[in-house]
Amino acid sequence: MVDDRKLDVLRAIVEDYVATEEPVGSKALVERHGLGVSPATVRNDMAALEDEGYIHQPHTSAGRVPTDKGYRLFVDKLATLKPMSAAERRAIATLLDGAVDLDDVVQKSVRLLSQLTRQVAIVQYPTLSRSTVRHIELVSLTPTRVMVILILSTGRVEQRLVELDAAVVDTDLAELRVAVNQASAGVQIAAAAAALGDLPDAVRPEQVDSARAIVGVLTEAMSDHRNDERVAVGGTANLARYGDFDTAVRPLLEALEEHVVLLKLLGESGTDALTVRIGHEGPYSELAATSVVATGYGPQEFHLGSLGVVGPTRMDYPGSMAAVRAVARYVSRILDEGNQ
Amino acid sequence: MVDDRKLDVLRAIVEDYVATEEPVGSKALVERHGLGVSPATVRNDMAALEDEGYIHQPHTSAGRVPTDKGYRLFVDKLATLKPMSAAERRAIATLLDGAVDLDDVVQKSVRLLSQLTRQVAIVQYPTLSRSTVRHIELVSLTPTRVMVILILSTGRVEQRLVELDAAVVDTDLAELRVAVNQASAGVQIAAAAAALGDLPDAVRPEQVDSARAIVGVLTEAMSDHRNDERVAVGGTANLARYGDFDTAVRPLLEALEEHVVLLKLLGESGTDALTVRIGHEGPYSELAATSVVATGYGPQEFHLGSLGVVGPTRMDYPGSMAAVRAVARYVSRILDEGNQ
DNA sequence: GCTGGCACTCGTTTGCTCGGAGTGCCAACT
DNA sequence: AGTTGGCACTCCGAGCAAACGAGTGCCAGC
Repeated sequence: MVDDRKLDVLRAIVEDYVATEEPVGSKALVERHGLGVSPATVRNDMAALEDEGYIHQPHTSAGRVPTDKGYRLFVDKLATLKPMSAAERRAIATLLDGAVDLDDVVQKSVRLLSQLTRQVAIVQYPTLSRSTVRHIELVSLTPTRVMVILILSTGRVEQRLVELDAAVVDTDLAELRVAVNQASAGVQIAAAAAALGDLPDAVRPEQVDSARAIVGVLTEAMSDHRNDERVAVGGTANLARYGDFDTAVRPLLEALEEHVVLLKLLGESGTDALTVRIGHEGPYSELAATSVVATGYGPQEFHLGSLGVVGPTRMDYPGSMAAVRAVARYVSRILDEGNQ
Repeated sequence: MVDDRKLDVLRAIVEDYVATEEPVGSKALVERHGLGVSPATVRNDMAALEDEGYIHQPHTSAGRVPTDKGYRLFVDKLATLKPMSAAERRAIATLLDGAVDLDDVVQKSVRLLSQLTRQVAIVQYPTLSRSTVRHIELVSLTPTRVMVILILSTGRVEQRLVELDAAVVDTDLAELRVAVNQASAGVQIAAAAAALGDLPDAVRPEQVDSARAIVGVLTEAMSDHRNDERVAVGGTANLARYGDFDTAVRPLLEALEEHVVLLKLLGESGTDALTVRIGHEGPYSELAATSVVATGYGPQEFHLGSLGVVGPTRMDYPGSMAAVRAVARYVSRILDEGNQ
């Protein structure tokens, strides 16, 4: 039985608790929000809410605190995304429009997100695996040394140095350049790696060795998932505002060091929807006191990576959700533009 | 008047305090270190050390704690660098030898340094300004779109996209490629930027416009000191072991967000010497409770950047100094190798 | 079904005592 | 002159009890 007023009470409890960080009692609730009923009535509702597991009493004579289940209901049913102010929108737009390359976009997004939400922000670098090859460049540094440069559609550039057993002349290198580009330009990276694998069989005999070496590092670079695991973190200083150090801050600090953990937190689910994971719902029991608000980004439903914020379960969900969504949209747009 | 035994006492106080985090009294001192004198004698020495400002008493009936001045004396006169264990040396060597590119070297160094010292580690990316141009590549993506790739001696790769007003044919682009490389390959970046500036005057008239555009982004990329300000930070979780949150952890967390501050902490002095900055000696009064152990790195006295660790003034100086120096040496070696 | 009243609970704050670690000083010893 | 044992003194912090008060649950009345 969850009638409207009880939902109002729950919303009020969440909002007050988020604001004050202290268990909220019936009297304060009625005063701060114009509930139009007496404290006693609210107390009855609170007792019911507690029975149903939405709120919890730290000890007998204390106010109530939302449970994870309570936050969940709040997020699902009660929260309306706080619209970004015009100033905030402008800040996002001007900052991100000024980014010069991929690294810059990621760095600026992290900074932005942490400042908007006053929380720890996490931005995953666009995954290699979903992007396409834009261009491959072969640069001969010395006769036996070739620098291989792989330019991807997301703007990511990978370079590798290859030592060849025999010298290769520039015209041969030019031929190879054309060949590798024909095989892979515009193709998704996994397919490109496969196509390149067959390439050494198709070139002139005297080029086979160098082709093999070059294709080797290329496919290696393409299947190198190191970048899939790269994330940028920012706003750690916001942890300082957390109340409880040992249960909240320390485990989170440790998690932030482990990028694999962070990726799991962001949820590589591949979906672009805005997701909220509250406390124990997450995969790590040490992080039972923290929530994650995350979403995927990428042009038009094309998932390139995820970004989000991590904070205490007691956090401003509407604000965080709005900020995460807004930043994700801008990042998607920017990446799309650079890609035309 | 600083005789030998008083120095011994100071050393013992520093070592004990670093180990226990608690003010150390005369009795415990005599017991733990074989000083060969009675507590009363030590007390006299301690009184003298306190008069001279090397140690300090939190309150009348407490033990002594080293002052910044005391740590300074300890570092200058009393500390001998803890030699790295064979296992540690091996760990450094194998980890860094496995690095595939510049980013990787920096990331791994940070991780290494923070693990070795159990402290917050900071590694500055090699500055652009001191490096030389290894190669410039021009890739035509569409007839009016050229990707400019700048490869530096440190392994750093910068890319920029240029929109041209008029289409440029591949042969012209090849000519330009040769021209820009002739002007700048092997040249220090500042000089290269200057040399490139004169280039548009020297090309064929129909190329002037595209040359100007390309040279424009190149010089911009070369004089872009954004990378001079890039630093990697790791081991933040080690902050969790700090005692006092508000005076020690919070300001440091805030400082870690501000890369400019970090660079100042590392000290861009340009010297490659191992420097230790203790508490108030640093430029920020908020960081009076933290010390910095840093050094420059780069092949043979050629300063490319700095790296170091930040921790509480009460830290293991000998260990940190040894680790910082060892990592700096390895990083220098790696960068030198990649440069041949 | 809402409300005011009331007894009750229990964590927090405050004030207090008391033990002990550590000191400074002094007189005696080497 | 430097070192030592002895001793009175200081003061922090642990431990405990009492007072406080915010908040509750329940009940009778509207």
